[in-house]
Amino acid sequence: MNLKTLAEALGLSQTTVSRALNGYPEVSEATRKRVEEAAVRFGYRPNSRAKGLATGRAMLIGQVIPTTTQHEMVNPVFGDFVAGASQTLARHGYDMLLTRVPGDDEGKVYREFRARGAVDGVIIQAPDVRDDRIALLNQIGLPFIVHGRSTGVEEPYSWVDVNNTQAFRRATEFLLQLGHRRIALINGLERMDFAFRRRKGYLQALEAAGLAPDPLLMCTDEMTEQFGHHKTRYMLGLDDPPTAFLCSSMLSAVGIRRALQDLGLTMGRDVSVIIHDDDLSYLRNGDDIPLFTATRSSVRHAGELLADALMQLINDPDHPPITRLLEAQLVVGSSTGPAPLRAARLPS
Amino acid sequence: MNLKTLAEALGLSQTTVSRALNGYPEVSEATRKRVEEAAVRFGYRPNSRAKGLATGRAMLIGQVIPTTTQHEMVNPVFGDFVAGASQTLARHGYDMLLTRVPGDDEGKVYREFRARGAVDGVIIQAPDVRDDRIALLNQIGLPFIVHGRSTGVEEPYSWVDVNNTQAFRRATEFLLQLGHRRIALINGLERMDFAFRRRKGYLQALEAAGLAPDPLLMCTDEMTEQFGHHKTRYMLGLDDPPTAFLCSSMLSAVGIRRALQDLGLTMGRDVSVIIHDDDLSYLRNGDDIPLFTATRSSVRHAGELLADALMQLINDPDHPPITRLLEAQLVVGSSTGPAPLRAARLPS
DNA sequence: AAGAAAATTTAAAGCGCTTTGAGACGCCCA
DNA sequence: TGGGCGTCTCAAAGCGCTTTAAATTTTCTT
Repeated sequence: MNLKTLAEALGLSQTTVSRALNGYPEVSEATRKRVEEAAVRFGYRPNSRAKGLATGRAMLIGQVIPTTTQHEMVNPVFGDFVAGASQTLARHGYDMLLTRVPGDDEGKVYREFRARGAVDGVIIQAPDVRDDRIALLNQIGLPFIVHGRSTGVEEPYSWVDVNNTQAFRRATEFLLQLGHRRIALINGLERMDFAFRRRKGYLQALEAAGLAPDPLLMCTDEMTEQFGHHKTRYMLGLDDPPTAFLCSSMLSAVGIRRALQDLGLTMGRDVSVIIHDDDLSYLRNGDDIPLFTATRSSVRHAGELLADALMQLINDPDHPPITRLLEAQLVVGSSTGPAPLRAARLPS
Repeated sequence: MNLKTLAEALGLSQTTVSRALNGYPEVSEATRKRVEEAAVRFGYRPNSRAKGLATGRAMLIGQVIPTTTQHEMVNPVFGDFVAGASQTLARHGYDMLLTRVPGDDEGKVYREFRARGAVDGVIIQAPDVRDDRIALLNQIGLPFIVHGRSTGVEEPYSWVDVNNTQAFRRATEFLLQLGHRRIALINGLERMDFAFRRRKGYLQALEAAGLAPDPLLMCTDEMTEQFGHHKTRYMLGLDDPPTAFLCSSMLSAVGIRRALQDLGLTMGRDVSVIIHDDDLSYLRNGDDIPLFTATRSSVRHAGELLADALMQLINDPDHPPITRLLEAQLVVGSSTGPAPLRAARLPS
């Protein structure tokens, strides 16, 4: 059933039927009602591609699946983020187009998106420090918004980000107030902007307290469970081990917990842990009382806000960049406590 | 830059240029070379919608984001599955269209997909027992393939699934061989087919061993970390507690581990645990030696196979249904051991 | 060298929709 | 009675591509 046959069935012209269905005022209410009814009865829905060709809109938002180049890992926050964003997009009649790039040729995909008119806008995930995708997208003129920011990029662009620096500064200060002096940082890959900023916050707090950072207590890698486990064991074997861990990911913190329990140590008493909690639906940080003390910010909510902003940008091409900085909550759980008099160490 | 201007720039007709770019044999090699070169030079890419309108293909595969109706949870396997599937789709020139349904009106989306011609095929996730989406899709004639199967659906359809029954039967047998008699099943929601089959495998093994299943040792819910934690504490508080746990999800098993460690119990000695391991990239089950004994099957790989099969179905509409049953490996880790003489119990 | 066959190239129709510019109709008022 | 003005409807062009059917050029055969 297409517009033509529907119009014929109604004894009207295609124009009138199209207008009736798209809410134009030039159609009498009686006609509109009649048309809408028939459309429902015949199960008519306008062909996406024909409509898109005529209107110049794809009603799709592009997103490249974020795989970390090295190990082709899929970020665990991806699912929740997409769920949040696409819920909002759906409300505006948009769907999400997902694509996977062989190699790290993401720029090529964006150029193609533009040339093919495949999407009306793009969401950029996991920006690096000085991410060159931003300049590229500004240049090719495809509406976009970044989930996160990119330190060192001066040109204007739209973004939604968590205040990572502040979150990790506050978390570090909190540990310092509890008397911890040797605080480890288990961070994501520091070429990624969020990790860079978290380290910055951590360093700011140490510096304000007059403490020199110890390179031995800072590490950075893919945020897997195993990474947290390995590094915890390693650090607790140091001559001067940490009494607290600041960890960028819930998943790595599960590894920290495993390492501590392997060693018979109690989290919150022998060793304190603070994590960043993206509030993932399948990896909740406790029900009422959080398991981990955490800087919390829902990535799903970020997806919703970001999608809303992108809709604005697309509907008004001259709209100035939209930026939105979300503050993470510092929620206190049972994984933190006063620094022990004597640091726990690996039995050697 | 569109076909018309490119053709004009080359002094050729649109037809010839189109044919040259699409590899038709009626074009001389010299012309083809010239056209291809110009296309690259001008950065020409055919408009997706125009091409789709002319060919009747969308070059998109639809997928509804699987949110568990109750809590709007995003399945953690989703990310890895999508990564696998879209890699294969990309090789065939397809992208993935993601959409979110308000409510549980998934059927409406498929009808719309079809009526709008929005996608060329569809991937069905997380089938229930007697899932009515299958009949619907067969009826509306949209090519589709199911990730999983649906017990009770008699009509033919294409699917890629892990042999869940066999996997859990073998896992249970393995525990029985180790001397365990009280084996708990921490399962996903049993309206879902995979969970239903896993229970079936578990029950088969018990029956073969002449053991009666104990309802107190079987539970089913969203497979969160907390679910595993709660249930483990609960079951170890029973009068006749289990000595082993069979768990449908790595994430819930992390909760089991936490509960055991809370209680000062050692996994693999006091209590044995076997999990199903989807081999998620951020949640690896150990490097060389698996942490958990597991029935392992890569969901990413399943995504690749499934996408390949869907491509076949789309390219040949008369192709009979494709089915592919994957066997899970039973890999032995350090979470299993002989049944203890005396079951560990919660101190009361 | 002429005619047939093969190799290229082309004009134009069509995919299903939106939208422009114009037409038909009814109504009111001078 | 005729013109002016809303209101409603329509024919047709156009979005950018593919593809059919036909035209043109080149190559081969005798």
